[in-house]
Amino acid sequence: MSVPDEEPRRAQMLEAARQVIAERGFPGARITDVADRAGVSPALVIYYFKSKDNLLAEAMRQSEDLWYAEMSRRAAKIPTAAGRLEEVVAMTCHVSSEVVLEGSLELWLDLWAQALRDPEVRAVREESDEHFRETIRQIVRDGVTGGEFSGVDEDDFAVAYTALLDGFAIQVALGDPVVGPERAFDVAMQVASQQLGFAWEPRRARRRTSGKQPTRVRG
Amino acid sequence: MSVPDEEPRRAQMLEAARQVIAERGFPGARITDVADRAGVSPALVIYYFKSKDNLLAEAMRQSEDLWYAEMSRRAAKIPTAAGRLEEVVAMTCHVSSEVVLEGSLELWLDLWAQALRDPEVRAVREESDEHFRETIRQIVRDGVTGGEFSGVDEDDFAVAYTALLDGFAIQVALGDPVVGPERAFDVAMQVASQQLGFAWEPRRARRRTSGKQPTRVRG
DNA sequence: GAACTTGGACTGAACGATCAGTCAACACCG
DNA sequence: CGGTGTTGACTGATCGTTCAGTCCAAGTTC
Repeated sequence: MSVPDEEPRRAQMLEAARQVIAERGFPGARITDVADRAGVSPALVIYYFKSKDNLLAEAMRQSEDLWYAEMSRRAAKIPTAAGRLEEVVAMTCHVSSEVVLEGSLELWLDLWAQALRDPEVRAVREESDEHFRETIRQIVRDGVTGGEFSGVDEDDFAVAYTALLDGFAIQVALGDPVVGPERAFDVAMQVASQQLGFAWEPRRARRRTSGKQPTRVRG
Repeated sequence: MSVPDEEPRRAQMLEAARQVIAERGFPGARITDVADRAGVSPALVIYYFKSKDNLLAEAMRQSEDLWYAEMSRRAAKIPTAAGRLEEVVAMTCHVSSEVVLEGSLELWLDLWAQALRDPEVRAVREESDEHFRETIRQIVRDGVTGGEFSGVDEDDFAVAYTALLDGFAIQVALGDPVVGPERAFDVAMQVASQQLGFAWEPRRARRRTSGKQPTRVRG
């Protein structure tokens, strides 16, 4: 799993690779770029990872792991299930940003496209998506148990809601002029509150970056 | 727009390019592949389209146009708004397949990933997505006017529902072991019927290709 | 209507750039 | 000294693009 302290070189290169992929895309990432960013020679990169494909696949895996670790870390701090769900949505819609997550959404687009042909990447994607679904599922279970949520099949909800968030992630990552981060966040939370039966009001404290004003929450 | 009858060579090459992209992915598509498939020399491909990037971008545009043309064609045959919506969902979840649509979902993944860096592709994607949203919006408007649907903001619904369908398209395109075409279709229709307030029952006539049994999972 | 010209469609071969991966050598360290 | 880490220089393959030139159908001229 490449613990930074035990394998500093590997970790350093994986992080470099993550950044390069986010910038130039999976197919556009060159070992030279990774080497430059890590401050080493291209040959050393091959020395540690046998091939470019291997390096990139591992970088993808690590990036996903990082993302979910950050998600867990944040969720653990929040007492209510609704709050945890909101945090997940915020992360996915890039409303709250953090350096660790830089380029995560963009990486997803490459992850999906690459998963179509590369079996190793495909495995990472499947695992990652199931992880995401399970996270949602658990939050819903907790919410139902604690009396916050009601009237929903947790499994169907998890499937539908991850799809919804993936869809919003696309829009946000691509900087869609109609569906910006704020709009995506609001609509996603609106759907969740309605489906799960909890109260939620958009807080206008957040500054919007793009997207239309959400017109009147439905009656 | 490259009408087949007026510009047979261009159209032939664009179709070849579409197939090659679907097979090898956008970055993996080589002009040699396109030339071979079209039965011409690589040089001729460059002769018609100035560059590879240009060819591929136009192929993407044409593919999207084809998809929406097919969608309109089908929708026009269906009298009820609920039926039209169901048809759109069926197309997106690949429940009903047609030769014309072969590889469309896979192409979307490449479209999104490529849109991150290529401005021309980005424009295609934005236009295409707005087109999709407008289609949904119009169906909802019709449904509300005709008394089929009620209690929904058409704009918010369109934004959310296209995101949902995009998300399902990913799962289906990647052959997710948990979320297959049938499951995606059922859940998507369930969400729609609930949000729009119309009756819908899963018909078990459709044959499933993958994915778990949709009703009653995990006891 | 024969001879000649024009221009578009088309090709094979070659060029040149780009990269992933190799290798022999070297430095450092226990 | 031997092994681990590191490098610069090189190689081999891939591919987009260019180019010189062929082919042929449709004018044009006398």
